[in-house]
Amino acid sequence: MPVYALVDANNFYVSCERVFRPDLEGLPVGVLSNNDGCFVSRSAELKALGVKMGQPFFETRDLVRRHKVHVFSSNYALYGDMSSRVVACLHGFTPSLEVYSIDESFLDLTGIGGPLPAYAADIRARVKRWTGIPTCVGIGPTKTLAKLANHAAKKALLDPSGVCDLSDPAVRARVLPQVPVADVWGVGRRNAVRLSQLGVTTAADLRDLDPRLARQALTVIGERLVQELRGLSCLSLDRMPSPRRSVAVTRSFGQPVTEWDTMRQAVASHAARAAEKLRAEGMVAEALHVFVRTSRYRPGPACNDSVTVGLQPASADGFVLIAAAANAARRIWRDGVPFSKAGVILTGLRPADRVQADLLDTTDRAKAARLMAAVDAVNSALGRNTLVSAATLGHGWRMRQNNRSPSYTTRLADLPVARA
DNA sequence: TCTGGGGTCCTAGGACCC
DNA sequence: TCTGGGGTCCTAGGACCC
Repeated sequence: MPVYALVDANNFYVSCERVFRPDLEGLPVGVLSNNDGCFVSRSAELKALGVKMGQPFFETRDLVRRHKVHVFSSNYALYGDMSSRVVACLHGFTPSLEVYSIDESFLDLTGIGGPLPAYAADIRARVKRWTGIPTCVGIGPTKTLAKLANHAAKKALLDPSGVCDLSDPAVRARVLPQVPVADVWGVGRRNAVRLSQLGVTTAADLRDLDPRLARQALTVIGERLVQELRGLSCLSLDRMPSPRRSVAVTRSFGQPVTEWDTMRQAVASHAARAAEKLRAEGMVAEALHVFVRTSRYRPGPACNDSVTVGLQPASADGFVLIAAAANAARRIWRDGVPFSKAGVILTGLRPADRVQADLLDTTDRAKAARLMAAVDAVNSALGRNTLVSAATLGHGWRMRQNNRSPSYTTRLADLPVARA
């Protein structure tokens, strides 16, 4: 029987900020989404004050002032770098590891000698010592049970050790009835409502549900969930991430955009960034999707339009994608509408070295590729956006970021200074 | 005034082909 | 009068995840 462990950082973004601000330990701290819109990470102290995941920042201004909450804009360069440090540390514990998200990894611990909880405690201790990041560890014979064990460890359902081992069916029998079905990995809000109509409200109920009924209610995912909760492993460890299928760059605007020129700059900028990501992975895209939309919350007529254009030949050329995105956006642009968000999504991705040549294409593709490589080299050496297409210039749409922390680990100028 | 961003998977339905 | 069946591929939409 396999043994999986899920190592998950505790309120990861907040923990990253605290590594460089140890004075914030024990105080309420939150990290906001792009545009300083919503809370996406909360310290235990902030959760205790009643601030919810995804709650809009503006709703909490009073509370933030009253309780002196420390609020950060998100700093993805920092979180990404801290994440790779955690993963590097975890590699010391198993050769078989799946990086599931920026703050979670599944480890295959099958065949580890000795007691698993002690091993998990070692993992927690070393990650904390080497990176400063606190974690919890859940253990189980399936990924779904390891995930659930992690949930139990975080909520201290059995004990406050930060580790929960659900290998033993007797322990599972004590924990599963305590977990609401909506907290099971893969269930979600909508499915929880459907399941409640079948009388299923806890993880234990779902485990005991007839797999055929689970399939009816939740498709094959539901049937798989039941089996995984029973200890029958259906999901294997994914060590090699499959090649990605899409690249998206979407942003809400700092303020509503009503000028075409501003929208054009935003869409060009998103397209350029998407092309960069594509080139960094050695891929090209066959299709480009652009959308523009008004705010979901603002009263008045809503507008939510999109258009997809094919790219022939498939491309990751910044200038090609900027032109395609701007043309596409022009087709759905409407004068006088207060747009709040726009995005560029690239699909039909394939390796750049396997592009179908186009006999009718007279542009010098090799030359264009050399230009892009030069742009990437300059930006890599001197910082992102050192060299950009003029089409992306203009700041009318840029997002708010009023509380951003320094890039302690990825920018020389922001290196923390130690005084002794 | 102020409400995130980037992904994946599954299914249904239509187009198309033989 | 009476008009097949099976397969693949693609897309849009809906659900989920962090």
